[in-house]
Amino acid sequence: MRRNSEFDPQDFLPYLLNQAAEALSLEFQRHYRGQYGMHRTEWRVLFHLGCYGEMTAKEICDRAGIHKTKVSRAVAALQAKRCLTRRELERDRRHAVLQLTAHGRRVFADLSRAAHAFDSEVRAAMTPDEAEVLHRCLIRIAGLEKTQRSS
Amino acid sequence: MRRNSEFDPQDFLPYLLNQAAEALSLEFQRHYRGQYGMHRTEWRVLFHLGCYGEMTAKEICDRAGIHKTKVSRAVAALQAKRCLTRRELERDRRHAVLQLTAHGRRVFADLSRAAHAFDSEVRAAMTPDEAEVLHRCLIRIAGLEKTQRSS
DNA sequence: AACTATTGGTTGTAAATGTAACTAACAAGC
DNA sequence: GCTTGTTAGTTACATTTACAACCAATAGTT
Repeated sequence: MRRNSEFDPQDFLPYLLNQAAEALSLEFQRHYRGQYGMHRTEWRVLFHLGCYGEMTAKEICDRAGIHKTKVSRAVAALQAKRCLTRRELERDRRHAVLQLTAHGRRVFADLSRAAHAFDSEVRAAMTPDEAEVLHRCLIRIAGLEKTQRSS
Repeated sequence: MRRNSEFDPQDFLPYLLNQAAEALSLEFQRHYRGQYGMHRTEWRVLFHLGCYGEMTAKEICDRAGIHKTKVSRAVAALQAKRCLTRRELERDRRHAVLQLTAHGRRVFADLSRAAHAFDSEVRAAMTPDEAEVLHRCLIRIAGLEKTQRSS
């Protein structure tokens, strides 16, 4: 099979990044999916609530960069799984603060442990220096820092 | 908002990687989507054919790690857009070799140029050293190298 | 040749997602 | 108070996707 072109897909960052992200996501999926029947967005919402404490759906959207319809459905699913409860604010009944139930916290603790282990396993494939550079670059690319790119 | 937990989502590699990949993919999408009405898988298939020359659907699946149903539909879509043709092999009529049409090659050339420019723009946000480390780590994580991780 | 297994590829269907339209609560101007 | 605008969140619908079943061609076995 001959090469045809000026550049290899593997040198194209969006492509490579996507491959790497898919590989990790698929592998970690079996934890939250296999044991708790969650999908990605549910896990992410749970994760945020677990890490940062109670917050409103809007805050999760902004913080995680997930669209509000996805969050809405994930919240409904987590509620059905008895992982979280919603508490309406008296001062503004549009908002509902989401908080994990005892069960939700247990699930989070379990998955969080698995996530930690998984993270370490991945990091073991690189030197501390590499891990540091990788982290810095990804934060920059994801636009999670202050000095954002132009477009 | 208080922190609750041992670790921050942004320190969890699958999460961070996903954020970064999403950010780039979404941004580059407007090229193939806006101008040519393609979606991600179509663009990827076109990209592979453009970079590596004609090959069978199976090869694209293996090489790109995309499921065969997705490739099958992407190929059908690209065919409808007159970007590629299929040629059945006489020696084994299960296989069909896919090749870009003249039109397909023009589209590829255009998008390839855009991809290159986009890639440079992203790389401009880091030093050459960082880019090199990033590339190496991603290849490793994506499992695209020979010395694969265990699981 | 006949029987089974495997492989490349497609299709049917149910679940997931994106987009836009919508509801309900609040806020601001008049 | 009433009208207009905005915001948090949900719902409806159309598009994508995943998963499994499927088909047709070939390979292997007897």
